[in-house]
Amino acid sequence: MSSIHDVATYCGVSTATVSRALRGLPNVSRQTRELVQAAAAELGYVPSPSASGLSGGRHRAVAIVIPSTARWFYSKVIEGVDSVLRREGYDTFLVILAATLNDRERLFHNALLRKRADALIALGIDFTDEERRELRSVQMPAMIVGGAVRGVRSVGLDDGAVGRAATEHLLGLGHTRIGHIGGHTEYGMQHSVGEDRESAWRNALAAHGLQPPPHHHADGAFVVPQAKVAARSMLRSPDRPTAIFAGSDEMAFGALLAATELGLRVPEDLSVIGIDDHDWSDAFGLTTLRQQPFEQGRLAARTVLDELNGIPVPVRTTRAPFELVVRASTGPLGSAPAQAPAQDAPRSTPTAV
Amino acid sequence: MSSIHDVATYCGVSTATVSRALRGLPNVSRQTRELVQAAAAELGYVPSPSASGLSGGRHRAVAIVIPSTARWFYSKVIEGVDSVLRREGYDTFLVILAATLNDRERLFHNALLRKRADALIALGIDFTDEERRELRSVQMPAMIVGGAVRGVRSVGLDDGAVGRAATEHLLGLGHTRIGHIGGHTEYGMQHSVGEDRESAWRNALAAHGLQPPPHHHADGAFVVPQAKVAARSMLRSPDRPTAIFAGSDEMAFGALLAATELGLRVPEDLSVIGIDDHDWSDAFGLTTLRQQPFEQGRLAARTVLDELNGIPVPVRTTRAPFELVVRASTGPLGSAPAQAPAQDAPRSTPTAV
DNA sequence: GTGAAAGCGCTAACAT
DNA sequence: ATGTTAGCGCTTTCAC
Repeated sequence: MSSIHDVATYCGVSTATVSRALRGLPNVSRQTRELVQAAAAELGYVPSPSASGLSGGRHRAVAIVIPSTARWFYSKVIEGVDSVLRREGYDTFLVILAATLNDRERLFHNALLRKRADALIALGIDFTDEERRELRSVQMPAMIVGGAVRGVRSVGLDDGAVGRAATEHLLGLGHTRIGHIGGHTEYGMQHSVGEDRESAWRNALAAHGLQPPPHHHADGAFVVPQAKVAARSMLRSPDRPTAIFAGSDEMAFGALLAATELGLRVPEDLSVIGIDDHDWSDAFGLTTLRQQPFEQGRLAARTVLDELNGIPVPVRTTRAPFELVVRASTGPLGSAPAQAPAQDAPRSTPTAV
Repeated sequence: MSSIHDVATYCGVSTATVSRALRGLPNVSRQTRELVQAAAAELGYVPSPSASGLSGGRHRAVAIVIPSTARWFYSKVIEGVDSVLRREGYDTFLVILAATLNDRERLFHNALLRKRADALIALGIDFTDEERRELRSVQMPAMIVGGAVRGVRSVGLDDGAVGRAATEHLLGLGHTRIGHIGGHTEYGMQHSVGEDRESAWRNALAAHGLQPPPHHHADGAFVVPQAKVAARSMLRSPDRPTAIFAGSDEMAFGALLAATELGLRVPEDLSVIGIDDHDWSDAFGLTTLRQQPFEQGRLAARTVLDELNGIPVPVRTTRAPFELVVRASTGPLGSAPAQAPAQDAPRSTPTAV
C-alpha cells in the first residue's frame, strides 16, 4: 500500500507536487504531471481518504440517510446517487435511520455525520423540528429526495398533482366509487407524501361533487401485505369501490392480489392505479403514474457535488416529472365483458400518455 | 466541532488520557474517566474517524459490496449488517459493483486498498480469479454472504439442499411434470446460486427416474418480469408442467402472474414453490423455503467485528438454516375442484414445517 | 513550477 | 494513572 511519499521519491519530486499533479491542480508542468500519473499507476497508489479528509477537509464521501433499503423507491434513489458519486470518486455511506428516536438523535446531534461525510442526502425521513433546524444550518450541502423541508434543497414529485392525476384518470373512465389506499407510514418516516396524495384524491372527488364514504379509504402503510388487507376489507363492502387509487405501486400490487383472491376481474370489476412505475408494474399490468427515482437520486448527487465544487445552486424544490402509463389494470366503468379475457390479451403493453 | 484537545484542556488532562478514557481502555481512574465523559458530552465531542483511522488504523467502517440494492435478499442483508455495525459504532459503506468489468477492477482495488474500511462484506458477486486471490490475501477481515469462495469465510444456504427440498415437496405432492425457472444472472453476478439450485432440481427428478424436457426449464434472471415471460412460454406448451420450482420467490411471483394471466388456477392447475420467503410471499400465498438474509447479514457483521476485535474465527462456510413454509400455491396433483375456490379461503395462512 | 514545513485530530509507544 | 512525543498520509501556505 504505497503512500504519496512513495510516489514522490519514485519520481524524484516532493509530495506536494504529487498531490497537485494527481488532483489536476494548476502550476504543474505537463511533463511532471504525466510522470507522476504514470508512477502512481505503476505503484498502484490510491490516496487515503482519511489523510486527505483530515488535512484538506474533503472526505470524498456523502452520507445517504434513509429509513430502510427494502423499498423500491429508496433502492432506486440509492443506486442513482451512488452512480454519480462513484464516477466522481466519492463513496456512499449509508445511514439507515431506524425509527428509534434514541438512535436518530445521536446521529443528527453528533457531528458524526459531519466528520465523515462532505454532504448529506436524505430520503423519506419525517424530520423533527429540531432536525429541520439542524438541517437548515448544516455546514454541508444537503438535499432531500421526496418531501421538502423549507430552506433545504429538494427534489420530488408534486404529490398533490400526482394524486389528482391518478384520481382524474379514474374519474375520466367514468368511475365514481373510487377508493384510496394510502400510506400513513411508521413513526419517523415521511408523512406528507401519503397525506398529500390522500388529500389530492379527496379534492379531486370533491371537485366532481363526490364524497367518499369512510370505508373507501384505508391505510396500506406503503407495503404489499398491509395494502392487500386494506383492499380486501374495502372490496368486501356491499358498496365496494369500482376503482382504487393506491398511493404507491407496491400498495397497488396488494390491491391486485386482493382482487384476484376475491375473484374480481381487473379491470372489468375493478380498476387499479398506482404511483411509481415499479420495476414489476409492467408484469402486473398496472396502470400507474411513472416517476424516476434513479434520476432523482442522480440529480441530488449532482447537486451536492456542485455545491461542494463551489458552483452556486439556488435553494429550491425541484419538481420531478411524472407521466401516466396506461396498462391493463384500468378500464371504463361497466366494461365488464360476459366472459374471461382471452389468454393472449396483451395485458402488459404500456402506453405512455 | 470540538476536538479531543478541547476536551483535554477543558478538564485539565492530556489528550492521551481523554482518548483512553473515552475508549474504555484500562489505566484510567474512575474519577478521571467520568470527568472526561461528562466533558465530552458537555462539549458535544465526537472523535473524528479520519483522525483515528489515520493514526490508529481503525476506521470504524466496513464496506459492503453488492451488485445492486434493489433485490429483496440484498436489501435484507444490508439491513442486518447495518443493524449490528451501527450498534457498535461502525459505519457502513456501500459499494455497488456494477457489472462493468472496467469499473469493477478499479472499485475492487480501491475498496480493498483505500483503507477507508476495516472489513469487507460481499454479496452476490461472482468474483474473478484475480478478485478471489485478492480477497483471500486481503489484509482485512472479509466475509461473503450467499456463495462461497475457498479460503474466505462465508454464510449462505446450501443451495443444493434447498433446491432438492423444493423439488421433493412437489414430488411428494404427486407431481411429475415439474418445471424450473432458474437464474443465470447478469454478467459479474453470482452464478453458482442459480446453477446449484438448477442441478438440485435435475438431480431430484433423476432420483425419481424423471428427466424433464428442455422446455421445462427457463431463465428468469432472478427478477419478476423475466420470470413471468419464462413461465408464460413454459405454461403454453401442450405438455406444460403441473408444478414449477422457481429459484427465488421473486421469480415465483412472476410465475404466479403468468398463471393468472393464462387463467390457470393455483394450485389446482399449477403448483408453484419458491425460495426465500420474501416479505410479500405471504400476500401471494406462496409456498416457499424460508431463509433469513437479515440474520445472515447480522452474522457476517458480527464475524468481521469479532475478527477486528482479535477474537479468532475459523475460516469456514456457515450453512444458513431454511425451512419449508407451505401456503396455498402448492397442492396435490389432480386436486382440481370443479369450481373456483371459496372467496374466503385462507390462502395466506403459513404453515411452518 | 516546485519544495519545505506546518499542521489536520487522533493513537501509540515510551516515560514518569 | 497520567503526560510526552512521535507520527499516520495527506493538503496547504509560503518560500524560492
